[in-house]
Amino acid sequence: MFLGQYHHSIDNKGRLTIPSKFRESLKDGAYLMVGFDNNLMLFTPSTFENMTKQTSAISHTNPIARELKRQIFTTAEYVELDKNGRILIPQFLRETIGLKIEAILAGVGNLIEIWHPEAWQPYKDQLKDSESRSKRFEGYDLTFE
Amino acid sequence: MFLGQYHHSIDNKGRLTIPSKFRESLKDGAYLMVGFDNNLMLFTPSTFENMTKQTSAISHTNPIARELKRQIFTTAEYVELDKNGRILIPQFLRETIGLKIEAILAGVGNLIEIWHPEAWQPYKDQLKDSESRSKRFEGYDLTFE
DNA sequence: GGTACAAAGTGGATTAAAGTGGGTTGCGAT
DNA sequence: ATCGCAACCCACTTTAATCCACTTTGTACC
Repeated sequence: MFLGQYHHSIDNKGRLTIPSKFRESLKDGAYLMVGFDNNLMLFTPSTFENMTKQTSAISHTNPIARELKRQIFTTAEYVELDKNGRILIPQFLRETIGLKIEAILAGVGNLIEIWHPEAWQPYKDQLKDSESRSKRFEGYDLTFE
Repeated sequence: MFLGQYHHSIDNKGRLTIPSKFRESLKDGAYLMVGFDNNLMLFTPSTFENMTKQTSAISHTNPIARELKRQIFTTAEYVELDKNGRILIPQFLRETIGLKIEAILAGVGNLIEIWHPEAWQPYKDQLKDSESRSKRFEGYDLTFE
């Protein structure tokens, strides 16, 4: 399970160090994909393959299915960690969310999110605003057994 | 699995470099045919054969089925990679989708799509507009197990 | 508390591979 | 016979992968 948030730098080749606590889970590589909030998502191979299995099975004669497949597969990439625990983020993915010299790595349970620091800032601010937190999630069921 | 998107050039002989990450899967050649959205589709031999098997099984008494069969079989071509990982796109296929000096190669799971850059542009634009991307997926159940 | 050690995070140099362009030859078609 | 196209060969440029080295931070141990 991926937990916590990290602020790391990106070098001029586009390499990003993965926090050492995340590395064991990604030793067989990882899948990078464009997220839904101007961020990237990083998955373990098995999580990604579970997600795409259903998608691949849909008929290609269905226009909506074609769109969906493109949105998922063409925005994804397989990456591996180098000897120092870094991944190379392909240029088109960096450009998509405007990543330059630094990034936020956020552990979100079974995925890792990669953010531009400026785009992440609102979430950090929200944390300090306990009033917004107290009401925002009212609609979701969360029980502690 | 084919992932990601690439912008490659087409030389004046009609040759297109296949991204190196795709080459291993196509070392026994590939099948090229006209797609459903003003693009071309490129398949591994086994994927193509699976598809044609299904197609052949459809009754020939249905007019739409006959059209589908014609589109698939009459526009398909077998191609092989040269020593530098390029395929020669037959002229009539280039003309069909207006390919000239550059093309987008898009990995869509078990097939590769080849697009005219202008026709692909809407997909790139959508990608940077996270609001539209977020909405597009809202109705679709995507859980990460 | 201070020192030694290990590991995490970062940067850069070197080497290999990817992507591109063109020339020459051989075959088939007209 | 000749024209055109495809196959093969080779050469160049740019980019990515590999390897190595440094700095900083945390940890363990005296």
